[in-house]
Amino acid sequence: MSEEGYDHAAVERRWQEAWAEADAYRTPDDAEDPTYVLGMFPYPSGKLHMGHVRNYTITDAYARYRRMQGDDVLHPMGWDSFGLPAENAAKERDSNPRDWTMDCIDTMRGQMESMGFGYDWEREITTCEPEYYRWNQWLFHQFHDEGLVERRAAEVNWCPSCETVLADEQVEGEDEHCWRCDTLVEQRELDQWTLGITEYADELRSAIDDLEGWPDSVREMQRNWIGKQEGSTVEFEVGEARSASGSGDDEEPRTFGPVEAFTTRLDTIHGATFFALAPDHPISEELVAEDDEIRRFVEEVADPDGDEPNGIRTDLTATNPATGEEVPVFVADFVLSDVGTGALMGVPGHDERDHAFAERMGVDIVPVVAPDPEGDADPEIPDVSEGAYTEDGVVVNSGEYDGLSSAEARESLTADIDSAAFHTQYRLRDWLISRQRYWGTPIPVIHCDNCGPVMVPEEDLPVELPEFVNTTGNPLDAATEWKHTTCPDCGADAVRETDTMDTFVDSSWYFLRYVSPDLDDAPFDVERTNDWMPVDQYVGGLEHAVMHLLYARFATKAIADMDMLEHREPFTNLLGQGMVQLEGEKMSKSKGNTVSPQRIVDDYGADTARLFMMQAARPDTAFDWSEEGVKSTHRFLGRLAETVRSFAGNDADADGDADPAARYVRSEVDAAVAVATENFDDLGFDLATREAQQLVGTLRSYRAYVDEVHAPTFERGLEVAIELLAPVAPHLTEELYAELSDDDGLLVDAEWPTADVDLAEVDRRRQLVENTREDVRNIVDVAGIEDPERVDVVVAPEWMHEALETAIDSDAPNLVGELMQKPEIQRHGSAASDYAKDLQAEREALRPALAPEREREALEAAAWLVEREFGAPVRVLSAEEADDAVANKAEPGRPAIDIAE
RNA sequence: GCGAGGGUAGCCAAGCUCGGAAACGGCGGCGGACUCAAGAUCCGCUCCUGUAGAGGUCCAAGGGUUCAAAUCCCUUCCCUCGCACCA
Repeated sequence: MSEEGYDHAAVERRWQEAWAEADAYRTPDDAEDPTYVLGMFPYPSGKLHMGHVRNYTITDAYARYRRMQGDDVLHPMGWDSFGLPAENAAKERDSNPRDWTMDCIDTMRGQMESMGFGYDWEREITTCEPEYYRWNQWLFHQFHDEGLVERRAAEVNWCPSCETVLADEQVEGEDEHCWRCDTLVEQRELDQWTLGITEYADELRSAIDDLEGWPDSVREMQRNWIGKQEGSTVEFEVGEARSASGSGDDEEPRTFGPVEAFTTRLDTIHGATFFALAPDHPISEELVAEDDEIRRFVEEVADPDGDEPNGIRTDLTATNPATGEEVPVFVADFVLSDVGTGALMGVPGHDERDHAFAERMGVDIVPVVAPDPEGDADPEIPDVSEGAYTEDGVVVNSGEYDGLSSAEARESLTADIDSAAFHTQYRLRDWLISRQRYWGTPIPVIHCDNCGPVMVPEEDLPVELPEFVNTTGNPLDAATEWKHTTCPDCGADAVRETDTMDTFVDSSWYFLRYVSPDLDDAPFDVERTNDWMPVDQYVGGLEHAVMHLLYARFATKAIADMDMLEHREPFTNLLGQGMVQLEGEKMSKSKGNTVSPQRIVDDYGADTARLFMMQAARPDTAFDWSEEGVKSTHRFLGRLAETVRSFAGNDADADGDADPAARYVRSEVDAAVAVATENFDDLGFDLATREAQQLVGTLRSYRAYVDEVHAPTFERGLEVAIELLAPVAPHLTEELYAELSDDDGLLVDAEWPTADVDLAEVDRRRQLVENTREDVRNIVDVAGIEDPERVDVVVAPEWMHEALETAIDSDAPNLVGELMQKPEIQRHGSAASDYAKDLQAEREALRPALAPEREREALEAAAWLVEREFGAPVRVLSAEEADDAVANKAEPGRPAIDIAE
């Protein structure tokens, strides 16, 4: 530890205790619409990692900032504590998921406390406890009553490693692997429970437009996932060809009746020259049973994942309802039973894939849409022999529809064809929530031979998990005593549902539970929740861009429709925090490139870790962990401590003058407040903290320059620096606040500083000072001045400021003329007309300068910086006080400089 | 293929919403002050040239709009993410 350091361990422990003692983060139940700041609650995996630290530092800093701004703040934390890893860990250790989970929670809660995260722990929720998950069951009940719960036999995604099914959202990549363990997912046919998220597909999609506080990427991903498509359904009569009674017997040709297809391009129906069925379409299955060739195709050739569109021609034909023609029917592997209706009309002229298929199968390719012609020319029928024309255009070869635009044709055809109807289709599937695992919320259903599946009555909830049994398969199946029960309806022997709920059910509404975590007759207090929701600022990783965030939106809407909530969206502003990387790579255990937060806290303290992370980059971008950067941040905190302590110790009775240098410090203090506040408001912690750090640098430079600081100025500067850093580095600032301030209160409760300055003015002032200093350096350097004896800085005369102002406001065509009409300008003769010409030349680029007296003040206040640097006295002069030869070079915003050697 | 977001000096990274000064900050490098010395701290420099504050070239590449472009528009290339035989 260097001399400038401080005992972070002692400081941090002291204030963590003080905050706990003072209940500093408690949000009372009677708070009125507190600012709700929330980080996605963690899965208790054992230890906090850097991603957690970044996530929760962001919410904590923002919550602290809002609190200092005078808001009531709700900033809770909990545990997303059901899930497979606990089960696996329990098996490995021959323990049980509950004990393992609770241990992890204790560890992580301790680590969060040591990071100084200010949570209202009285609102802590733990989803694996019956007090929480009973409300999952209760909500399942309500969803059921609303008709949003279904049990259906479904082809489902099965992860052989996790031994459970997965929702579509949990299957990733082209190879379809499990989101959790990367194992390739298989298909199985199982009876499963689903929630009716598709009923909300339209609203979930359209409401995205209004989520202006969300990142575009997430909004777009959700739109993609929901996958809305507008088109028409249309029926084709399918049967054995009328003309195909080759054997000469008199049997009537077999018919399969109308088969529905979905298309977005009904305008191309006159070009539909084939019809295709999915291999598992009911008709295909019938054909498989009776035709070996088709069976061989379906079982051996069909490859839905391959690049080639494969198919086999059947003896059937389909009647194109627009043309009345019979077109061949294929079973084809690119037709998917879960897309559209599992059957499609093939239009090779206008669809790439249909085109490729038609070429392979020797089907006719007929163009029926032509590009929009220029002007009144006739449409030119495109050549589709080599490739499809896939754009909209004008309809041709389509009888009475010729000449219509694609859009008009879709309208007319949908109206005219009896079996056609407009239809909107979504890619979104119902949410499959059954999991064949132990460590989750038991689905509150009893299966009775007489009554079928029966809901467990509300008064019998919760259905609690039985003791864990270490077994291969589903432990709930092995819990025979728990499993066997009686039917709530008829009293007969019955068995419990042994599936548990997807853990995303837990997290789809947990933000509501924080409002009233202990309520035992409802999941949440309706009235208070209406006041407190929605979450004002939600922060988390974007791996949940679709899953959690979509489920939460759905749950919110569904609950709103049960008249329990007046809000239809849960999260007003969403921030997706960026990754913490090491040398450009994502930290991960498997790569072994992790940095342990615990070690950083031990070595440097929580404040250093927090400040380093916040200052390194904007919160939504990835950044590289750098030990050098951490050290530099740690040294900064040491300097801050030293600066405050030496002032509180000795300098407090300093009686330095309120001289121009002190004035400079004061204006920098105000500037820091204005800039940092603006940045905190929109989560720009990087810029806000840099501003505060820069202020500390200014204070130190000032202290080093003057013999004695102007105590009131310096004290205010220190106080402001401490306050601006308080949200990010709460412990040390709290300690220093106590040492500096007479206030007995805590810094967490202190008021955010204010400053009456205009940001544009701040910019102008800083620019002026910086440019002037640079100019002096330039001159000294370029002119090779060894040892300057005196530096004169001459400000422009008042009339020039006037001229500039006039020029900026003026829209007169002849600016020189207008300026020279003003006597107070004109009387400066050729100097005036020269300047007027300059202004004219640059008139579009003119920008306002500080007012003349403000300019002079700013330069006088900053003169010490130049004196310090060059060891020469600096005079700030008015134009009148200076030599004309020098003064003539001055312009507003750019003083003349004269250096004597 | 479709969609979204990006490409800024040696590296990381602001700025782009609202066009107006080679473009914040950090790291690294160089010089200086302090010091016996090192560390820490402080002051500068860090695209090229420079004779008093200048000139040149610059924000992936190329074009355009504008008095003025890192910022707005178009095209191309590259990166990241999401979706994808989607009917």
